[in-house]
Amino acid sequence: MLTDHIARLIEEMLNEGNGILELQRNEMASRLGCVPSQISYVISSRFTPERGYIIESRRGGGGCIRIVRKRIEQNEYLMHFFCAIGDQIEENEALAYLKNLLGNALITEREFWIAASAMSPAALSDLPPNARNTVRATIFKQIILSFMKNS
Amino acid sequence: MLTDHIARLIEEMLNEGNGILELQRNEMASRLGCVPSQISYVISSRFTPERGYIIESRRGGGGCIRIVRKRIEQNEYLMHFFCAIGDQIEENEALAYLKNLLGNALITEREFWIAASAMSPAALSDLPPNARNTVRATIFKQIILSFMKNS
DNA sequence: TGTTTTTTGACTTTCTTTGACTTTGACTTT
DNA sequence: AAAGTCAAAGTCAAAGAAAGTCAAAAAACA
Repeated sequence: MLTDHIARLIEEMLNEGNGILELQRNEMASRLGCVPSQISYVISSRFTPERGYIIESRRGGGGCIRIVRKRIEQNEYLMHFFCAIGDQIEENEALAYLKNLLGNALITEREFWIAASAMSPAALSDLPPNARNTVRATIFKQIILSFMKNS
Repeated sequence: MLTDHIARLIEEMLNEGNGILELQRNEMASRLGCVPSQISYVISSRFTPERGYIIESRRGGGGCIRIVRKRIEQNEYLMHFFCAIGDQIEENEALAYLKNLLGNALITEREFWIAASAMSPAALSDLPPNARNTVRATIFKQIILSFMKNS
């Protein structure tokens, strides 16, 4: 059945995108050789909020449909980061991680800056330089945990 | 999409100019290879008063469009908090401040938790107890600054 | 067979792009 | 000063590009 095929495809794409996916309805429909409203049907029948998906969309030129799979998948991704942080972390590395999260839409720009400022040299200036990377790592882990709890 | 690109560009220019920007519509349009009214469209659809922008313009020779991002009120409020934080702060007090900001819708719930986690005992556990309140105060001030910059 | 799910397509709504035309202001000329 | 010129920005409507809706027909299922 077409519906199942499309649903599977979307699932795969979600996997590749760490639980986040933006697609163009018309483009996808013509790629699969079906009518655009079929895509709408699949999304509205399978990717519902009750099943843990969030749907957003924009009409008009350049419009698209955005599907976000909540919780499990996202937290796995965050856990990956959590584990990647050792006992210490440099500011640059922390920023790179945050940018990754921002790029994957797991955090907002404001959240990015809040986290970045909490780990900035200015925020840790009271500490002796050799302690900063350690404290930064601890703070970062806590922040990531808060992302997970509130995802 | 052109619209988004232009909007992003304007945002950046606003950031560089501390929330104030003067641009020339025709000049910008020809630089981006679009019709001038596209610029008007972006401004009227994205940089509205509801979203906190003030638009002024002047026609005729040497005319221009002036965009001001107003964050004055909120920033004054935040500045009040900033000044209220001394050299040290207890976790409870910090949480109370944050709850106030949350209650006044200056921050989201997620943002509340991010900030709270960055200043939590767990985040500062590497530090000797007598240093925690000092570092917490410094971190908090940086976080409040980030609220101001991104309000 | 009756009910639920899928498939399709016509029509609607929203957002973007473009261009023709209007208004305004500064500067120049009479 | 008054009138004219030109260089901006403003306005508006048409065309285009998506996604949304809904109901009828078809298929699958129980």
